[in-house]
Amino acid sequence: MGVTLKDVAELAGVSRSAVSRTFTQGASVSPKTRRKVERAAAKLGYQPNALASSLTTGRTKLIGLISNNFHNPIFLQVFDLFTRGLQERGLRPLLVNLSEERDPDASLRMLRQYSVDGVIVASSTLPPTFPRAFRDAGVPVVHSFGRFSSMPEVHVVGIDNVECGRMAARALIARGHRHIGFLGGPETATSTQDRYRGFAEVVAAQPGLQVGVTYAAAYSFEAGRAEMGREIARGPAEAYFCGDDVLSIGALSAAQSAGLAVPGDLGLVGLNDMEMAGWQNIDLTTIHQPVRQIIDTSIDVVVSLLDDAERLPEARLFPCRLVERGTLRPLPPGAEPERRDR
Amino acid sequence: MGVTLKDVAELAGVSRSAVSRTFTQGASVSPKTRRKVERAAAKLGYQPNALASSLTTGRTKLIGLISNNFHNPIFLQVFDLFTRGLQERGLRPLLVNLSEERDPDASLRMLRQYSVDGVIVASSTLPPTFPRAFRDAGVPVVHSFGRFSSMPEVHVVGIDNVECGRMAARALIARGHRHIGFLGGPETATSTQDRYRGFAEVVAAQPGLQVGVTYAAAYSFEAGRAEMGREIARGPAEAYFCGDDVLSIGALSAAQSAGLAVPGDLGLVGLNDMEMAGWQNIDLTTIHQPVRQIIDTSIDVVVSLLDDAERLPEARLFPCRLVERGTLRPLPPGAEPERRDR
DNA sequence: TGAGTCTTTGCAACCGGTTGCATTCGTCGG
DNA sequence: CCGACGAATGCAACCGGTTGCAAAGACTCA
Repeated sequence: MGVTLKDVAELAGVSRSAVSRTFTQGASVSPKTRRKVERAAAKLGYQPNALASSLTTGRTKLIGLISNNFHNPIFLQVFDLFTRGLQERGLRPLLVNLSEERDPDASLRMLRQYSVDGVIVASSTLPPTFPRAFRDAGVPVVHSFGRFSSMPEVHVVGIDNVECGRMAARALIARGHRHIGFLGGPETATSTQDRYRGFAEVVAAQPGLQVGVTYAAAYSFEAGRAEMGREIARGPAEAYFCGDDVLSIGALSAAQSAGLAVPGDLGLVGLNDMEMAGWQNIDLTTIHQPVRQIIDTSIDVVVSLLDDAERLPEARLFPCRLVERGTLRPLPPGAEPERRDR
Repeated sequence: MGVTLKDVAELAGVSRSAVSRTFTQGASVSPKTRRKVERAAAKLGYQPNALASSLTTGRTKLIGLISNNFHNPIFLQVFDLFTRGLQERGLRPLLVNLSEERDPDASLRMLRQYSVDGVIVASSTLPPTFPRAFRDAGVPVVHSFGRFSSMPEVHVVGIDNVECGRMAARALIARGHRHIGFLGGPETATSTQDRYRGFAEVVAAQPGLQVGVTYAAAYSFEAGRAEMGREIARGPAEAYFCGDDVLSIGALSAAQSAGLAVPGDLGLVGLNDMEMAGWQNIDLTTIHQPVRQIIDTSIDVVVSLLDDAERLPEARLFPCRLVERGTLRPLPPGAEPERRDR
């Protein structure tokens, strides 16, 4: 079926090595043979078999792209950027969907069978067991959107969720709200925990605040709507920091259904700044997460690991910023904008 | 680095063939050697190298998953279902992003280098050149969400876009609208053309209608909002069939910005029924596309092609249905529900 | 023209598996 | 106890490439 090295070699009247060498960067071939080989290859429509060559070179250019987040619209953008970025560097994403997988072993086994050169774990909710399992197996790994640590076990690229929590709390307080709420995602997600920590820290430093804390069952519209529905029934805070944009949109929907004016009766600030947050009929005030930089950097890291797998794990953080839209009332005139201490 | 067949064979005190055979279905191995081998393999943490074996077996279990649609939220669901479905059958999706690719050759070359067993083209906007190029190269291919044809050149799984156009037109007419509009996606997309054809067909059979036709620049929120903005400025129809849900939401946003009541002043019906269409603050009336069946079937087809690559190309269609929500006024009392003739 | 050097080329072994074939083993019937 | 037969095993070739090594070729310079 397929055209092989041998076929080309025969047609060109050279050895198989000569053919191989014309197709590998920086090998020594005379212009003359190169021409002969290229002509023969073109005539036969020859394509070198990347998998066969990986046997001897030990490189497949395959990168495992692992996620469990196939419901949050922002991840479509994540996949878009990852696949394009990898393609541009001649790497191929092997997609792994871990939606309902608790055990890293199965996916680890599979990715080793395909001898991927590296792995990108793109998820803020997968437990660190996963990236760690790859590291332990000697597979270069970077955890995108992972949890920051000053002693990272694997390469991490993401945002400082604690700082985001602080930023959100400051934003609510600066707008004069005295009764504020934290409406987090699942309590087990490290991102939720960190965001809460920052939020609580700022709140604790500010006396005289009334603070409510709840957690939605998932980072989803329905969960956000349900949880905000309960809050409204209980008697809601004036303004909320919601775990992410989808959750916020759910909360927004609940407020609208309850006849509450946003941001008049109820303020909301989300996190992510996904495309949809800017749609005029949603118009969500939110904290922007620099997805593009995170992904570009993740790819850079994984590429550099291909050459030096032993590089010490590093955590890279990118700053977030508040994007003012229509779900949080403006700063009172004369108020100083919230501090940005670091 | 990696543990190989040879290592296991030596530790188990058997030949390499014996090891190979214990790991291949239906090979003849005595229970005793099998046990020895399995023990040795477990001790060494051996994983057979899928790529090496593909050299002799000619099967990689790699499936190219190609799309150019990384902006429409429904495609997140599409990727979710495809990756899970393929994984469940022991196949691995190799993701290819064709967002700005006009020429099938590059991706064809790449997929052949990785000797994928088959290819799924998941897109309603990629020209038939793409699937055809794979077919011509002898790679099993199925075009999901592709254009129906009674003489299909490749396997196609999708919906009958012409019938969807008819369905939409009937829905608008049955609700008593006499001035209706078609707000399509890009005019070059076959899906747009087909939907228009069905729409126009029904409209032509119904005298006394006033009909407007426009096309948005893309299947996107912004394009839908912009185009509907222009329509409103020109003097809009009473109700529109929009190219898809994202476009509809853009149109909805434009209507709201212009102060038009939906569905009172302006009716909208979309197509796809993506998750977001059901969100209570969007609540879009739309035509449901059976994404799950399309994907399950696509996978079935590609799997069957693995065994019999020569199977005659077939087109499979799944019926769509109107989902009534809040952007189209209800049927007038006593009106008979729109016909469903076939 | 010839020695010395650098480039090009082919041979053959190897990457990690699979598989046809011949050999050996175990078992059963007579 | 022997022969026959099917099951289990190992050998060796092969899948489609890569690469170290030595030989051949091209070129420089005296």
